[in-house]
Amino acid sequence: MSPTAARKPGATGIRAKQAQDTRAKILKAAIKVFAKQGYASGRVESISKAARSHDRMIYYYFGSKEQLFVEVLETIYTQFNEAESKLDLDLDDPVHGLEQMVEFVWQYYLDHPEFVTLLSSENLHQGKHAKKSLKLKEISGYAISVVQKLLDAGQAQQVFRADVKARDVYLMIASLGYFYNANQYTLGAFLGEPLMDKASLDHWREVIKDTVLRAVRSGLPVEAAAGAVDVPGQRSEV
Amino acid sequence: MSPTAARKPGATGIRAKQAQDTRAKILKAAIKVFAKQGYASGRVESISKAARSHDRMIYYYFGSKEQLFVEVLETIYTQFNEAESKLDLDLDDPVHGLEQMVEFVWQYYLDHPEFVTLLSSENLHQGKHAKKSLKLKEISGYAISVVQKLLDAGQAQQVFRADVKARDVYLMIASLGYFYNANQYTLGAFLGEPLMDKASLDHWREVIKDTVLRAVRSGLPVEAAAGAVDVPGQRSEV
Amino acid sequence: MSPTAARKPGATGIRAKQAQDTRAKILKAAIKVFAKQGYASGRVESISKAARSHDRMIYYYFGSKEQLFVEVLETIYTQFNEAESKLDLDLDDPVHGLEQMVEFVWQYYLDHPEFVTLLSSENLHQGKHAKKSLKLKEISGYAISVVQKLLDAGQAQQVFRADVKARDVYLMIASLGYFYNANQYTLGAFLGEPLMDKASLDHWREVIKDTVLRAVRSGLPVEAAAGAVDVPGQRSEV
Amino acid sequence: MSPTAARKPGATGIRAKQAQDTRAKILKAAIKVFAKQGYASGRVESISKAARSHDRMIYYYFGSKEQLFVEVLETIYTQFNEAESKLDLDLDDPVHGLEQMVEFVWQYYLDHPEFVTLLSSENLHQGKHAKKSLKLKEISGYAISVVQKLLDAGQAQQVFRADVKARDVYLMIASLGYFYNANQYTLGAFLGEPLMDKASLDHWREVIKDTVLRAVRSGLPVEAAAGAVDVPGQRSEV
DNA sequence: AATGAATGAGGGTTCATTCAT
DNA sequence: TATGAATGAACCCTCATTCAT
Repeated sequence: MSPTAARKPGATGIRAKQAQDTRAKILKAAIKVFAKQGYASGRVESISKAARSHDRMIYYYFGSKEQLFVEVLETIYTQFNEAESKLDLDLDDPVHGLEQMVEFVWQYYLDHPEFVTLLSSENLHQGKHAKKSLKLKEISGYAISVVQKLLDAGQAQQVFRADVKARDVYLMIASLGYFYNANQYTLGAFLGEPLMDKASLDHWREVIKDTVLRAVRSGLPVEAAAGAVDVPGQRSEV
Repeated sequence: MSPTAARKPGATGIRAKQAQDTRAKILKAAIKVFAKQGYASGRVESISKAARSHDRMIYYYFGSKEQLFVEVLETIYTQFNEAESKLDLDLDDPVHGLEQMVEFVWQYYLDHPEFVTLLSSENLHQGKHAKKSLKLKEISGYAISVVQKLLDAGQAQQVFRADVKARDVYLMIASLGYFYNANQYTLGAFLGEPLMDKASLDHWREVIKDTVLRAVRSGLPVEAAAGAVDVPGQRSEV
Repeated sequence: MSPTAARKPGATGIRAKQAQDTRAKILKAAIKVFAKQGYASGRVESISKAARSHDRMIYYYFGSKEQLFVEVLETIYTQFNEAESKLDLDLDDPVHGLEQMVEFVWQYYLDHPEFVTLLSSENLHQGKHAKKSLKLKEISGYAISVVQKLLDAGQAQQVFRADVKARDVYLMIASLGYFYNANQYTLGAFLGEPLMDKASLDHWREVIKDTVLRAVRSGLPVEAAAGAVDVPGQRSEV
Repeated sequence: MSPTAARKPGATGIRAKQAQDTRAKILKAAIKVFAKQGYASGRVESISKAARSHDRMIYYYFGSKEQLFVEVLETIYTQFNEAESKLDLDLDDPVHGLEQMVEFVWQYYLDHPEFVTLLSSENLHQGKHAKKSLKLKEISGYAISVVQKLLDAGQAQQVFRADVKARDVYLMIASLGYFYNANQYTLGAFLGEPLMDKASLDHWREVIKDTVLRAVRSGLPVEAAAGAVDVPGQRSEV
């Protein structure tokens, strides 16, 4: 049969196995190429070569460059979600749990730069591919519900504020981590300092943790700043 | 001058005036087109048409699509810097001043979506164009020095922590604002809610302000976090 | 048998029956697709899909797209010949018989637009496929012999001219009917009027009948048909 | 400027002259290639090579293969119309005039086989390109009005029937001539005789003339036409 | 008998860019 | 200063066809 529509190989026989491989290899290569070049500059030929296959097979299995990119997005999102779902956060110690959450997201961005780049590319194109994916719509934000649990636990223990939304906390975590990675090139030039060496990365991770926790913690910071009691002896720094 | 080198028109006569116009029109159109399509997908023809000029003129004035993009980056950065330099922050009331700063950055992103998109595009290409620009390297971060002043003032008044770096505060502000705008498409799909209506925007602006201030303010929350904030090679206090 | 040579299934067993079906379904689908798109634009995939089979089967049974088209031509020609051979023309009344002949051909074109299109397509390719068919060469023009019989009968009755060739009469009938159908699209645009509604079709059928009969009839019938007194001296020509 | 839309070169300077040439050369080559291969099988590369130009220039001047084909159709139709408009028919002798008309059309088909083939190709594609041409819609059938004049003159002289429509007469002439040329390949195989040698062509031209005149003549066409029907190598009787 | 997987040779088209006034 | 014409390298994609069960 000739190829026009995307194809998902059946599940029997040796050939089927090979087909699975080919398809998977192409998808993997596509993630790599699109991550490095973006969608527009990512060449079909680069992908097929990286997959040690042929241009033709991309159309055989995915139908078009666009559809391939859609599947790429679905894949990285699914992988991110799966990684999140495996998180085993410390709900007994919500502060610690939230720190874990921050560290997870931050580390995920570091370990999966393609996740960052692909999302940037997709947003550059106004999300036109994401819109075409039904699967993507189904992938609900598991992460937010996790954050919600942490907040609930923390509020129960009176260590967290009652007036913070899980969505906002999650966005904070994502923003602070994403921006640093996604914009490292212009940022590096702008700041005139390296961003991706270990020390810098560690530092920024701590800043995120600190920032998020301060945003979430209950306590009297605002009042204090507003002219309330500020007992020097109690503070560790200064 | 060789026919491939970029040309900057002289400053005398009517024709020179026309030339200025043409050049400026092309640059303006390029900002628009590159902002919408990204560098790779931004067509030379789209730009020349939007500028009501001809492809040829782009090469006449800018030498190449890449050089044109470099000038685009220089332009938007310069404009941002100029806008920043006009900031008149309330140094007497550092809290208020910092809020002003947050609002300025946030509003700038909103008013200049091309700034956001162009930076994303440039980062997608690993900052290859920015690297070619001497001018861009000269544009030092004025913003950071402004933040530094605010921090100094706040610390003098004991309303701000002593252990925060201006650079970090600036990055926070940028991260929290940039991410929301740059990734609005995938974010909207992921969260399943509108992001760009007035209420949502206002809300997020307040979250940023709150988050930044909590991160900077002196007061109680730090105690709790005391053990946590252990940024390598940075802290000396305690 | 080599895997590239066309296969004609044997005649025993259930599988043979299935094979027959598949082969026939493909052939039928091919007629449809080639008729609509022409040979060049007719896609192998379109055919296999229309036949609810697979590309591969086309090669299994027919060897190549070209061979399939050859069989298509053979089929439609055979069908046309068979239809002709079933004609039971009124030899006692040659005028009526000829009218029947015209009506048959005209109606055949109308009922079998694929016959018209496929011949056009084949001629567009300079008859290259027809040349490859032995069968096609065997299919002699049955039609012409029928026309010959009619002419003989008519000449015996002195209603038909003696100096007309059956071949020419047949070509007339075919020309007048074929052109109208085959070129309906450009003709419709050129004439600026509909061609394929019932009234137009009926009209043209009558024109063909009239034209053919006038071309064939001997002297008197025309006057007779006109019902007028024909006084030689009154006529302007001669 | 980059090419997306079709371009018609300006009219000044030497380059403009060359451009005219290039465009014209491409158009001419396209007529040739499409005539021989049909639209679908006509390769863009074949055309550009035949024109001693480059693929690219086809898109520069015509925008697409389809648009090029549209212009091809417009061109051959316009040329046909111009040729018709130069006809100087003998209105004083309508019989002779009609013979001239027949001969003109017949000869035109013979001299311009591309006219025949291109129309066949276009009809094979259901006139989809013709529909896109505004120009084609304007090209009214000049021919029919000429036939009308002949009929009027003939009717005034009482040599032509009063009940024939110019449109029908024109269609007759076209049908009888077109079919013979357009379907020569399958026809040749079917009839088993050569069609395109001089004798055969002359014969068929006379058949057309005879047929058309008999269809149009009033009164005793057969007797009257007796002298006219002089089909070479065929008649001996009467 | 039937089928999923693989293939390679183009096919039309687009793009940034240079030539020649 | 400005512009129409020309260019060639790719780019995405399609097609008929063969391979290997």
